[in-house]
Amino acid sequence: MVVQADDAVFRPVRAGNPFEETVERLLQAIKLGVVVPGDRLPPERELATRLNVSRVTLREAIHALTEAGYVESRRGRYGGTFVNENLPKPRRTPAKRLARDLAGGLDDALTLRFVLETGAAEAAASRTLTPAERDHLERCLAETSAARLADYRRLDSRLHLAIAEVTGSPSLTSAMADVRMRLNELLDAIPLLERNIQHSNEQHRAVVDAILADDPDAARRTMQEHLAGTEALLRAFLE
Amino acid sequence: MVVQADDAVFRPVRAGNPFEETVERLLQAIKLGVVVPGDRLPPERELATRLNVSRVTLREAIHALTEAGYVESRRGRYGGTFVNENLPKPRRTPAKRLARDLAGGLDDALTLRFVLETGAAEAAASRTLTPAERDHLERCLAETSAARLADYRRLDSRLHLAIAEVTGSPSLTSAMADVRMRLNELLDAIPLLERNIQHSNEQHRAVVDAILADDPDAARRTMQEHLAGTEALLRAFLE
DNA sequence: AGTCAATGGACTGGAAACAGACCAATAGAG
DNA sequence: CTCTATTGGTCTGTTTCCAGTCCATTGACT
Repeated sequence: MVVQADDAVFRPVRAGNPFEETVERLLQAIKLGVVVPGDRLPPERELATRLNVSRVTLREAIHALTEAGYVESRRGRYGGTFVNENLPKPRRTPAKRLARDLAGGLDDALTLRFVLETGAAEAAASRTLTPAERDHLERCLAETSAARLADYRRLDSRLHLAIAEVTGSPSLTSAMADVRMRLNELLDAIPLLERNIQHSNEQHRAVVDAILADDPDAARRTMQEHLAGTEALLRAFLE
Repeated sequence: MVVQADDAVFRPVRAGNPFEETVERLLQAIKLGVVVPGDRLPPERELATRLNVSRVTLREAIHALTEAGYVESRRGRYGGTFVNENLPKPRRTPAKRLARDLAGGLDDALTLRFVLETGAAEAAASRTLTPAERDHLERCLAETSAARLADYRRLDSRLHLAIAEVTGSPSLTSAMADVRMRLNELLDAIPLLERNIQHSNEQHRAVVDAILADDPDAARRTMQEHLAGTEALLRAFLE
């Protein structure tokens, strides 16, 4: 009885070599707004330890990102590796090509995202947040609302990630970060409209309010509506 | 503005070396009931490709599992690597020790599990399943109900995994497999009682019924109740 | 002006993982 | 009974990755 479910468990142990994985992870930090332009990355020695990668490998990854224009390094005390003020613009890959590449992966990613994000909103609202956490949420919300169009995707991701953070479950946060990276690639192929942003901001407000009000049902419902919007937008553009 | 959220994105790129990861993955297949005693694993060449690991590394992993008594290999055509009929009993590690090891990881795992499993149940009920999928669910349910005590954990995991499968999202299935492995280690420290199993089987029936009836709300709700039971049990034993 | 701690940069030897080719056994097909 | 396709078992050279060490630079503090 060897079922077809073994696809999930006999999947690749690792997506690429440590070098590629490291590059991807650093890009994740930048593209999801975990580190913003001007921020300093942790020192190489510390970062290498945290990523469980040798310093050599980490340095190669940083070098690649430097060449790609994402970061810059300065030596000496109080030096470090800094995120560039002007990030490279994501190449607008033709949507149809992307859709073909991701193939059935689109439904996969959308399903997982739905489960994780609605679940995170509900879980966040089910806890009583510390003042620091409440403040953090509000701050991320404000920054997203104030974001210029070019920065919107990054700060939007940052806000959603913040919601995952206040669930207190690091694994949940990681999972959301991963699935969001997969979807952002697609979203970058779609033009961002001013009125979409306004609508999005209103929904963000509603979700955060529900979380701060400790109302799990409302949090889940508002998040669900929010996601439905993006999903419809995505599907419309990819067909 | 380097926030504390970087924990999630600067987490280890890989948990261990390819060898360890491969062992872990094969154990996952066995302990979650994806392959049952008597089953043959895919041929080494194919499995190595799917796991994205060299054949040497895969063979070392298989060798380790052979020594541990999980599998046995036979050469020649129609040979292969087979799951043993009598699997090693999981060592009953003292619960308190485990709880200390997992530390805050318990809440982490429980939160993620809750989100994934309730979400999976809902997502599964939101689709119209193919006859094959419906049959698969029923079969897993029946096998779990009929399971002897020693096999229960494996077949229970298998059923929950089957629910994830019928969402059509491989990533969701993988995520559930991972978090379940983390929790099973804890569950193994808890004695399994006959009446707990009966109750569990009734709940399984309710969840599967809701999914087959295309009733997302009921699916989520019944799954939620089911999980609450195990969670309470776990927490009671670990404190 | 001098000091010094923290940080990036560079080098070396060793271990792990890989790719690929080849060998050995086995059981069904003819 | 023989053949042969399939599968596990073995070996070799190469590449990647790692751990550890030392060097070079910088800027705040004294």
